[in-house]
Amino acid sequence: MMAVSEKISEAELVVMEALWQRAPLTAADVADQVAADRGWSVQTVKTLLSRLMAKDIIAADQDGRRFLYRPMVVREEYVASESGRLVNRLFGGRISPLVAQLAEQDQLTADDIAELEGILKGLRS
Amino acid sequence: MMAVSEKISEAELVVMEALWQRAPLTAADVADQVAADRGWSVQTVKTLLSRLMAKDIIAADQDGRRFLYRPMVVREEYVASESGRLVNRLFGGRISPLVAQLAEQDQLTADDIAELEGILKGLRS
DNA sequence: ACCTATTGACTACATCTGTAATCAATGCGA
DNA sequence: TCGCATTGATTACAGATGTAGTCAATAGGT
Repeated sequence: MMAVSEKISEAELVVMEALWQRAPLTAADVADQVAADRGWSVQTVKTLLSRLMAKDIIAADQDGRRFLYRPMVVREEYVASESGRLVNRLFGGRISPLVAQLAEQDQLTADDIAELEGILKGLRS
Repeated sequence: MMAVSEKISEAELVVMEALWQRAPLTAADVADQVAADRGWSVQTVKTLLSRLMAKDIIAADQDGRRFLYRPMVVREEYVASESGRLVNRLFGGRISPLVAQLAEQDQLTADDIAELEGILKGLRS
């Protein structure tokens, strides 16, 4: 149940998003996936994959001469831990100020508000 | 109105929190403030202050032989930008999944829920 | 049976970050 | 007045990060 222990850097996260979206992928596949986003060479992608392997955040299965890479942590787990970290760092662990904050930035659409109310209604039950 | 342009590192943020809490402060004051949190030497704090100066995130006014440091960005501004970044990076810019996420982690107390409902009520008006 | 393109492994290197040490000037206490 | 403590400035240095280049093996096309 070991959570996301090692830090995932910004660049590494781009690779993770590709793998979370579809896996397993070869290094070349990942490079293609992220080509639009960043203009990385396949070498760069391979370095990032190596580092993610070293951190046990992804794993690889040999497929002939290549490797097929796949995530070892599920996205939800990572997202949960990052969200928690932010809320702790900046809001003293309270989430309502975060929402208030985003509301002030006009980051909340009417749909969001409706959805949030639904979520809250469920929680209050 | 220039927002927080340069990145604030983890260690730098500790210094910023001290300055946001009370300012202006001398380097020694900041060191005292953060001493409990981290065990940094005053030298370390000075390095962090220098780097924050270089990034124009804080400013200093000479006071005799020392400097009095003060934030150039308000905390709310920084918090807003960081929150926005997280929501964009991890939730495609939508905040309700974040709340749902934190709700699942049991990070929401009854008070939080009540407070959120209040916020939402205000928004829906 | 070769040449070439692909692939993983290793190396490179500048910048950022964390965590200071050292140095030179200077103001304050004795 | 003189030495010491304080302070800013400069330098240090290891690890993380961004972004590759190089190399050696090898599989696939001709």
